[in-house]
Amino acid sequence: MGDACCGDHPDGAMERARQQAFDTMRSRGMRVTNQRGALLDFLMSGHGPFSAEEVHRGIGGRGGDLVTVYRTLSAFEELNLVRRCDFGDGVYRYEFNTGEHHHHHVVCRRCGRVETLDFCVADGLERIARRMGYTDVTHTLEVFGNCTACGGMVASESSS
Amino acid sequence: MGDACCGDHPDGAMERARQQAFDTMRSRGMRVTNQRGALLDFLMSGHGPFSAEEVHRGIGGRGGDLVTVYRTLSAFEELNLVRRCDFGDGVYRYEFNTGEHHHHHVVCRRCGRVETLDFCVADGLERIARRMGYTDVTHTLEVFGNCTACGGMVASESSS
DNA sequence: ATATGTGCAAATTCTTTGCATTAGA
DNA sequence: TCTAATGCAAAGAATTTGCACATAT
Repeated sequence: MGDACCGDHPDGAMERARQQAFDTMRSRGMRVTNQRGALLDFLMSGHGPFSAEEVHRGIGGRGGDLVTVYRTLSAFEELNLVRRCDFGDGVYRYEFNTGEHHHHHVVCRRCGRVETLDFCVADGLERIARRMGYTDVTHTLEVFGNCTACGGMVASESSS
Repeated sequence: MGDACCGDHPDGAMERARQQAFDTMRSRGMRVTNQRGALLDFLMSGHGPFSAEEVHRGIGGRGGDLVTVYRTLSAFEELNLVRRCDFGDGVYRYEFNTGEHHHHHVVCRRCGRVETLDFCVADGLERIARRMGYTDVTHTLEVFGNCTACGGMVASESSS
């Protein structure tokens, strides 16, 4: 609800990013609607990747129908405004693309908690793929484990 | 159709792996059925990750119903006989787990061609996740690009 | 003004589940 | 024999599509 997600952004940075996103949208012939604005706000001020369902619940009516959320997220991804994450559970999740350093996540298998790994080691692989003749190379990388809170319960699965 | 996928395995290695897989199955109370045998053969002798659909079409009736294929692939994954890959297109794919070095893939966005990257760079990330307190750490990593055959056509999408 | 976006309903796609029948161990 | 596996049909979940109506530019 504040200016930026963790208070760790310079003042007004979010508003600037917001306007920049709008410009990107307009420059591609895409219209800036209330629903899209609300969705962008939600992603920019919230934490971690969200599923379409979560976004929809999160912003309620302001973000429009669930179908609109799906469409908007896809459109945003094409504009590189968001990045799609795939935790391998059959649900796609999206997070605002800050444009800053590429990063990845550690996802707890049990509670679903997501933490950010602030750097990436896959550049080497991308370079090799390029050397193999591939162009426009990208990658997906997610790390999974059991977090400290959940890890202790390994042997007593049923204690909940 | 030969003994092993590329002729690069020592003689009889595939048969040994096959028996070993059967042992694993039996040791877990799982039965060795014709369908499961056929499915295993298909994965062991074929290239690259296959979707359930592809496996099913590939082995025809011998592998049983598509539902059986799904069930068998899941079961095999649990036994670590196969590894599940996720190319982010909403379809899971499976490949036989040779038990050899961990590897990853480069997938062509256009033609779907899959090549193997015979090593992995994510150990660093896994180590960090462990240091963050996560246990049982794993990861997924896939590289995407446009292959040489497809890459040249970037500007003339419609030429096919 | 008009092309683009939205909402609703319905369709698609991939995967899973229920249950009677079949077949390994 | 007796439990686990299979096949069929049907359900479920996530996402996409079609189309009349609403709305940014």
